[in-house]
This record gives sequence, structure tokens and C-alpha cells, in this order.
Amino acid sequence: MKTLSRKDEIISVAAHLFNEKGYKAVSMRDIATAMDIKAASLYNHISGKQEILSEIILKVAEEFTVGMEKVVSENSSAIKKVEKVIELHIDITVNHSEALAALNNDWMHLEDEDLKAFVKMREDYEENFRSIIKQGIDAGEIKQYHPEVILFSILSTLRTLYLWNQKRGKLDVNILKKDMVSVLIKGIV
Amino acid sequence: MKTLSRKDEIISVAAHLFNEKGYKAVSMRDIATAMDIKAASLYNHISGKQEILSEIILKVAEEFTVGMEKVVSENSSAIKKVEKVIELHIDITVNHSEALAALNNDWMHLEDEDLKAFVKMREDYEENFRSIIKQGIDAGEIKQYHPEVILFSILSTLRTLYLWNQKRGKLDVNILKKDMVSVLIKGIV
DNA sequence: GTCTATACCGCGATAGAC
DNA sequence: GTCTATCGCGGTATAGAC
Repeated sequence: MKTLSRKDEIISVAAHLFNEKGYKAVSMRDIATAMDIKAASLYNHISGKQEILSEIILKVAEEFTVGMEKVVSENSSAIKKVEKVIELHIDITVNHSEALAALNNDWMHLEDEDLKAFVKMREDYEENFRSIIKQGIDAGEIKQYHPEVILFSILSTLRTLYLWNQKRGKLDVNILKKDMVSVLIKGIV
Repeated sequence: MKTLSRKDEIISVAAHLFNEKGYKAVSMRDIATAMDIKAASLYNHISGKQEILSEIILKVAEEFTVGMEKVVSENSSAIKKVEKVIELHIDITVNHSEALAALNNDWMHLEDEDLKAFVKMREDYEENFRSIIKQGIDAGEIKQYHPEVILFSILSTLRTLYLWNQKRGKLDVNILKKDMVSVLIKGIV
């Protein structure tokens, strides 16, 4: 456990506030007040509000990218890969719950380069997931529904997991993984 | 097809912009410009920005409330009720896609009375859905997973359906209903 | 019903003292 | 590294002419 640099502290406090009210509704003064300093002092550690947002979003977006690449490169069945993706989301959600709020809701407020980088990562991620599902359907492991319906229903559940995780105080991670994998893959009937 | 009043037009244009950038990132000037008038002119039709937001959100929230009450009062199996809830979400999504963006992302910017009313409606809605699922488990119609996991995975898919509906140009509603019901209830394997 | 003009405020950001 | 003071901008909203 290393201590947070002042910059990391700003990012952490900002992520918490962005999670509650959204990027645009949180002012530099709000962030400073929460740290018991003045807004002007923030600028000794970060270049501006934009930098805070991109640090929060791109850092966790890269975790998804790396995790997905690892899953894709594995030598296992499609269903096993889907399970791994579900577990990847759960692990990241547990560790970066508040950053995921910004990633889901405020990515469109990124600028230029950062926006382009994020959109590309998200598209690649979805494309990788789509391929896994299609392989599963071709191999007869997954039922022949419209692949987009499957992709969407799983992904939207995983993407909003952070909301649910916050609301109902941390359920045990392993129980969550087990039930979530079952519900998403095997259905409820 | 009745003509839109000027007020309805403002609400419609605002919903479109809120959907793209979020409530806080859209100014009264933005809304006015999109209507080819000046910002000051908006105030002859609405009391302020707040009123626009609550008209958008509360109108569609009431549709969910009414629809859910109808489902709950039906005399049918739990699974049949879950199917009806899924269809309710799909119908509302198709008709009010942009309002759902505000409902999902900007509800916290409602004020006082409106905020209270919205939160109550959402809690009641979730509680009704939870009861249906629990009844299904008790009756042996639904597998014995943690009810919250089932509730969450279905609801989060339905709540983000508006995003997907916008991205992949309107798929036929009936095909969507059929596959979505199957995927969510029967799973993918 | 829309306009111009304007009041008033809070925003992000900077300069310079300590 | 934090402060006070301040700049310039853009926000919501109102007043009053047309």
C-alpha cells in the first residue's frame, strides 16, 4: 500500500464527486472544498479539469483492453471466454466502482485525442466480445439468437454493475461471480 | 397526429440535446439555437430549465408506473409477468428513446418535489419487479439464484436498451421482443 | 411571441505573494 | 504548496420594446 500523491488524491476525490453528480455538474471549487483547500491550489498538481477526467476514464479503459486481450488469446471454448469476460468486469467493478460511473456517463466530455483513444478502445472491446459470441454460435455452444441481442444483454448488465454494487453494499465477490455467470449464461428458468 | 404546441416542441428539442450531451452540458442558448429563436423567447413557454427536465423525466416515469401496475394486477404466472415487463420496456423505449437518456442519467438534477416523486416511483417499480421474481422462485418457475442478481441483470439490460436502440437503427420491434425475452429468460446455452 | 439589452452569478484558469 | 485576488466567459433569467 503506497501513499497517494496529491495528484492521485485529487483524482480520487474527483471520481467520487463525478460519480454522484456527473462531470459537468462538479466544479473545481467543489473538488477543492472536498479536499479542504482552495481551487487555485489544484492547478499545482494537474493542468485542468479535462486532465482529471481523462486520467479517470483512460486508466480503467486500459484495464478492460488488457483484460480482454488476455481472454481472447486464451485457448479455450467460447463459453469459457464469456465467463472470463464476466469475471473481468466484476473484478474491475469491485476495484474501480466510481471511475466506471465517469467511463459510462461522461466519456463524451473527453477532448480530441483522449476522446478518439477512448472510442477506439471501446469499439475494439465490443468487436472482440462480438467475435467470441459468434464463434460460440458457430461452434454450437451458444444458441442461435441474433448475436447483437446476446452481446447487448450481457454487456449492458456488466456495464451497469457498478451502480448495483454501490446500492447494495458489497456482496461477496465470489458469490456474485458464480450467480452472475449462471444467470447470464444459463438463464433463469 | 396533433400538432406540437410550442412548449412540446421545446421539450422535444431539449430531450434530443440532453440525450447527446447530458442535462448540465446543454444550455438554454443551445436549445434556442436549435429552434432558431433566442434564449429569452423560451421563457414565454416554460418557467425555466428545471421545468423542461422534469417534464421529460416524470412523463415517462409515469408510463412505467402505470404499465407495471397493470402487469402486477394480472392473473398469470410469474414468468408471464416478467415477459410483460420486458415488453413494456421495449414499447416505451421505442417511443421515448431520448427521454430515457435523461431519466437514466440526469434524474439526480431534478429538484425537491420532483426528485422525491421520481425516486419514489423508481423504488416502487423495483419493489414490484422484485416481488414478481420472488413469487416465481417460490412457485418453482424461476431458478433459485439470489433474487437481486436476477432483478439486476434483467433490469439493467432493459434500462440501457435505449442506447442500443439508437446505435443499431431500429430493428423490428417484434423480433426484438421475441429474442430479448428468450435471451433474458432462457439464457444463451 | 420574439426581440435586444442586461443583471447577476458561478465557472475554469492565471498571477503573484507568502 | 497554498493562498488571495482577479480575469474573461458563458450560464439562467428578467425587463421592456415591438
